Amino acid sequence: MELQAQQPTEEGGSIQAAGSSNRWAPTPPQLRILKGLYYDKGFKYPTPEQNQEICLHLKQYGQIEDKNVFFSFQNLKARERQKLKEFRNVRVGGSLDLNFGSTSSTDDGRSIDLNFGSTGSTSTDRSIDLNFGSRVGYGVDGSIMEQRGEYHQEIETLPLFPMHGEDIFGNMKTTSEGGSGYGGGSRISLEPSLNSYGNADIA
Amino acid sequence: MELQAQQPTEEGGSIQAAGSSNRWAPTPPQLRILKGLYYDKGFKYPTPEQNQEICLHLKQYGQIEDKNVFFSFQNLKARERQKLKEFRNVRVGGSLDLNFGSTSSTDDGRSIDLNFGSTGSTSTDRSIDLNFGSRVGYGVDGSIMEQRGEYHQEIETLPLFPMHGEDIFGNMKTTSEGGSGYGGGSRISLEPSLNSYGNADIA
DNA sequence: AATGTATGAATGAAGG
DNA sequence: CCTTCATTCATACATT
Repeated sequence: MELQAQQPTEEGGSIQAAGSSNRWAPTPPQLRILKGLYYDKGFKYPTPEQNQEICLHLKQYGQIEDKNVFFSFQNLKARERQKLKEFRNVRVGGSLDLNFGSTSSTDDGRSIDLNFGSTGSTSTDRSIDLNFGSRVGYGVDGSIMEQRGEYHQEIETLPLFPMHGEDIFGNMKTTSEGGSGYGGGSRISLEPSLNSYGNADIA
Repeated sequence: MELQAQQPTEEGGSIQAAGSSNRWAPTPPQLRILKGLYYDKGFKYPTPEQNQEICLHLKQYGQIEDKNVFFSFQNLKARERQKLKEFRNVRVGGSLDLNFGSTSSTDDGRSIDLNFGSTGSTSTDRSIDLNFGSRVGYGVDGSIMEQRGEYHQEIETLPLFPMHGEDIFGNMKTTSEGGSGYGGGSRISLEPSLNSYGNADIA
C-alpha cells in the first residue's frame, strides 16, 4: 500500500471557488434525490450510463460530476451495510491471528436490502421516478428526525433507459464526457462489465 | 476559528437530535486503553474482531459501541498524521508531544488498571499480539503490506483483556452479528477497478 | 460568556 | 465490493 499524499494540489481546474473545499458537496436537492433513489426506490446498482443520466439531471441543482454519483451510491451502500451490521472491517488472510474458534459461521453479508430491487422496468414506464416520498428518516443512527414541511418537491422523472439516445430533458450531452466514452453504450477500451449487475443478487 | 456557514445538509451531518448530546464520551479508562493500544502498542489497524473485542472490554468502563472504537482509531490516526504534517511544515523545534500512553491520571476514584489477568492459555490465543515492528500486515494471500510504525513500541505480547470467562463469540449486543467469518472465500475479487472516473475531469 | 482547542462523528474520495 | 484516508462539521471541555 503506497502512501497517498492527498495534498490539496492546487490544480487550476477546481470548479470550486478558491477557499472552498475541493470536494463535492451535495446540495440538498441532490442529496434528497440520490438518497431517494437509493432508499425509496431501492435503486442501488446504477450502470455508468444511469450514473450519467442521474448526474445530468442533478446538475440542475448544483455542480456535480459522474463520479460523485458513483461514489454516492458506493458509499451509501457501504455505509448502509456498516450500519446494519456491525462495523465490519474484514480482512481475509490476516497475520494477526485473532481467530477465536470458528463459531458464527452464519455469514450473511448481503441480505440487508430493504425491498424493491426492481432494477428492471415497469414494462410501460421505463424511467426512474424521482418523486419519492418526502419523509426522510435515514439518519446515521436510525434517529428519526422530522423534516420541514416547507420544502417544495420538484416533480421529476429521470429516464434510466434511454431508448433512442434522447432523454426527456433534451440533454444529449452523452458521449461528450471527456473522450473516454465509458458511457453512452460505447465502451470500447474498458473492461467488459464493470457495473455491479453481475452480483446484484443481494435482492 | 471563524464561524462558517454550514451547509444545509438535509439528512447528513447536522441532523443531530436537539436537546440531547448523544455523542459518546470516553471515560478515562477507555481513553487510556485506546490510546495505549494505538500509541504504545502501535496497534492501528484493528480488525472487526479486535474491534469488537476492544469494545466489549471497554464496556466495563462505560457505555461504548463498536463504532466508537472504530472512530477512535480512525481519528487517532488522522490526527496523528495531521499533526505530523503540520510539524513538518513548520519544522518546529522538537516538542513533538509523543507523551501519550498515560495522561495524567485523573484519580476520579476509579483507578483503572490495564493489569488484566492472564489471558490464560485456554486453547486459542486471544491476546492480541502487537509485536509488529516490521512485521507484515494483512495481505490478501500474497500482497505484503507492512505495518507502518514510526516510533518506539515495546515489543511485548500483552493480554488485551481479562478473560472473565466470557467469550467474544456471544454477542450480547445487537441481534446477531452473523458477519464474523467473512473470509470464507465468498469474496470474488476479479473485478475491474473502476469506471472511467479516473479522469477527474473538472468542468 | 466568548474564544480556542480537543475530539467524536460524518462523508467524499481513493485504492485495491 | 471492502478498507482506508482526508476533510469537515459539531460539540465537549478548557482557558481567558
